Amino acid sequence: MVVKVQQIDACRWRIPREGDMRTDGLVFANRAMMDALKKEHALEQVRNVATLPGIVGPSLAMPDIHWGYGFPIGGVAAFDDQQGVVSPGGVGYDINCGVRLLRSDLEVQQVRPHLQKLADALFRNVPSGIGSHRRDLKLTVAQERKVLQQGARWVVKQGMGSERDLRHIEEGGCIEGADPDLLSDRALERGLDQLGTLGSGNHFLEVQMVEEIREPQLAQVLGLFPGQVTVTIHTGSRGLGYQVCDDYLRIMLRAAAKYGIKLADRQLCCAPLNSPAGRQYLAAMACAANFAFANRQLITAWVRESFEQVLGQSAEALRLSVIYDVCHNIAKYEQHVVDGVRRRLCVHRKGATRAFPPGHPDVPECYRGIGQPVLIPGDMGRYSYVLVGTEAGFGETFGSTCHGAGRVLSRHAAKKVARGRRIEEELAARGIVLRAAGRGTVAEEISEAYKDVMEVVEVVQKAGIGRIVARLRPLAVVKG
DNA sequence: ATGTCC
Repeated sequence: MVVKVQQIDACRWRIPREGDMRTDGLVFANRAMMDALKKEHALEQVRNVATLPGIVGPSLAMPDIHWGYGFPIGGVAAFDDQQGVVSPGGVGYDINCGVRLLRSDLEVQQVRPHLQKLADALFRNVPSGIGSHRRDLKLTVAQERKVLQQGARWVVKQGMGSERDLRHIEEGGCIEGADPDLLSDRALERGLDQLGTLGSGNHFLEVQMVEEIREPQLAQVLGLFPGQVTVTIHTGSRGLGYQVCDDYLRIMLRAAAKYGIKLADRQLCCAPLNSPAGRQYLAAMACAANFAFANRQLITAWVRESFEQVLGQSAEALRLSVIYDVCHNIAKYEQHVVDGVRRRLCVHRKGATRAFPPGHPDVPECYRGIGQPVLIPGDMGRYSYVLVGTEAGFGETFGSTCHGAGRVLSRHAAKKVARGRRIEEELAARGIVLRAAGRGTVAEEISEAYKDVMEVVEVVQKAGIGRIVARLRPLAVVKG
């Protein structure tokens, strides 16, 4: 089915309300992106989301939008806390898939001679690949329940990381209201030995250098300088989060029928926010989100140890500290002003990043003057970006921006393009060291499989919903 | 994204 789209300006497109839609769709994209989008089904998904009960404001799509389960990846949708719904498809299978950025005092020339060894250490210390698990850290169920309730704080209590780390994580590294009793035995079982593992797909661990600073004053507040070595951790809630999503999709199909919610697509299955099923999903989702926060905190500990092993200096001496940690897949209650009225909304961000403005109380105090750091990974061969949130974005997108480059080739198509090529050698020729658990994943993750993230963040900046601070270039990449 | 089909 063809979706009607009206251009608003150079980077905004409206999908006007029609049929069962309760609101407009609003897509952020340049013309080339929109031309490509018209050939796939992601815009239909933006329209479908607009049919859900209690949606407030438009059904939003960021410039990295692509087709997802029910809701598009790159989608943002806010729902009224009384009339609205919550949908597992609006969060995604990898609950609290997210990105953490670490800084250091190291300059690139200090690290380059040790890059091979550093990549080896990171690859050895952080299990990667599908089904990756830790033999050295098998939790008891009692410990796991604490992880699910406390998130990153549990890891800090075990002596790995600091209070300062926790202050530099979205929500302080813990979503309130997590109830482990709402998880299936299977979800709990899958999490027992996966804490501190990277996983597969687009997840990665990367040593990078600051390649370009666009906003020196903002960069200084973030602790970034040109030529500096940084580390990005991109992973989520692993098999546990997948299982939570899968379990609740079944529950939500029944709930949607029970509450008479008409679904444009079964994958949009959902329940009223104030129903038992809705509340239970949010409490189970919080468990998975906290598992992901703990996962990134534990991986941070192993990154610090890896640097210590290879460079012979303590992580404290290297000032290897957390700049910020963002969620890319989550639904959260937030206060927003809509048409002049302050409302409590459940904002679904699926493949989208919260980007709160300067002055917002949920932005850590040290960044309150510049806005929330927004971490946007690109692909493993090019670069990633650091942005901050804006006041205009808070008003227009519920304080949200893109989350990454967005795929242009399916995994299958990417493998076909990569066939016969030596991707590791191609990256080496560009000064990038690669360590990967599986060749298949590397083929799926080639640069050509993704949009140029520079174009994506330029749309965000032009639209005024985010402000570009710095670009990071990969030096060593660990993949699943 | 995912012990890529309990």
